[in-house]
Amino acid sequence: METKKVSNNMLARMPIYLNYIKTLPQETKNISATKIANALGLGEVSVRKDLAKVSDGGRCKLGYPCEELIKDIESFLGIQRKMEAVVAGNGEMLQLLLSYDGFGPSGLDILAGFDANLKEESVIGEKVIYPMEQLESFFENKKVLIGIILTSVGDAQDVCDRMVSLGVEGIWNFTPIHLNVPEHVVLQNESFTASITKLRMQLQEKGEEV
Amino acid sequence: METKKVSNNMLARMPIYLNYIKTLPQETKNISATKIANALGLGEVSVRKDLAKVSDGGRCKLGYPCEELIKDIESFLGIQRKMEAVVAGNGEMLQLLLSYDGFGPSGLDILAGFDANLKEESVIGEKVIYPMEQLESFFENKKVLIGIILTSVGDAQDVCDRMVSLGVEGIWNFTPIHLNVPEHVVLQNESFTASITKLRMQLQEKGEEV
DNA sequence: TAGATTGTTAATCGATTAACAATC
DNA sequence: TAGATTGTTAATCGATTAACAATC
Repeated sequence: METKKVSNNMLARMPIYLNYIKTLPQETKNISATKIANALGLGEVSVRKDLAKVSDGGRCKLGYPCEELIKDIESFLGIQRKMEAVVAGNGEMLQLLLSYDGFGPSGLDILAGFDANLKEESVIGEKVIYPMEQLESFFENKKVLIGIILTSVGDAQDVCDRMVSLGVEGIWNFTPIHLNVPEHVVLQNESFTASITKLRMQLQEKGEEV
Repeated sequence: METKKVSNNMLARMPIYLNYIKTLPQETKNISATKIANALGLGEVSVRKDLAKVSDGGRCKLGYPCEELIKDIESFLGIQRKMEAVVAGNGEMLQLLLSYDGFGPSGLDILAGFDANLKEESVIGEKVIYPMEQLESFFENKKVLIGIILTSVGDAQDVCDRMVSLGVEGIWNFTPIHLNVPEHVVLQNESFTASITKLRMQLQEKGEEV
């Protein structure tokens, strides 16, 4: 399957499809875009286009074979190919991504956490959190593809710079500031504030006092 | 300031502006859209339009008075008006939002956490996590506007239903499944998988093996 | 054949970008 | 006046939606 340009919205819909199809009863062999759209309250055409982009298993009258569709979506999401990552953050925040795997397969393989407030190693579940000073030594014998920034606003750029100079190819930024990264590094920003604001605005629209 | 239609991207940019302006040296009294755009690597026109939507303090030749702009953005984001919320989740996941305030003012006032795996109350920082059974009794004497779903995929719809019937007006969903909510309830989905996939795709585009 | 479904092509909608007029 | 900046109006771009042709 070729990599074509896809919208953020489509990316967000994909895992929803995947989870929905997985919850279908075993005896369901095929599923159509129409049925998925109705079940999930989405536009029929959107769903059909999305599926067409990731799978060519669609048959007239039948829809898509569930098994094949699951495989195709998973392959599109690339969750088989692990991406090594480390998280830098403060205290409890760290544990978010250290335990994210519980949600479902994301393809992210979080190797360790780093905490500036920590003086000695600590273990959360199966993951180790190191003091931030050990960031450099940790990278010495490992390839780490992605750095996740969960630090305070003040520490974010510094930690980002260190990770970049240690060779990460991508930065996943959870802080609400702009990070400067070199051209060759991919930056993905996550904005909780934007989500909360969106929620608030929709509440206001329906006349809620917020 | 009237509430106009705004894009998700604009919502995501707002907190970035806010944090940037706050880091300016004290003696900077005015800031222009041009300067912000250059500093943050954004399009000049986008920034100007964004600012025009939230503030009318713009002056030709000068730009915006920093203090006023900060106030206007904060007012747009609504961070003074707290929205009461509870989080339902499993184990460590919960702590994400229980400690989110450290990131910056979000306007979200998280009253408590609820964990299905917990048998008795536990305290994280200043927040209490209760066993999930106590959800109903907790709502008895409190108005809770927003329910945050950080549960496992399997528990999500059930917890969502309970929160809705207890009267929340909005659901902030971190699980990768479609939640059914009544028309009058606002649903905001957060998709980590989509973000990770986007990151992965951009890495692939630049020829990274992922 | 009729009906359900796919996939494609055209139309609509909305957001971003570009061009420009207005102002201090 | 010239220049920096704002704000507005028009053009472009991309995504979603609608309409339709193709297939089993």
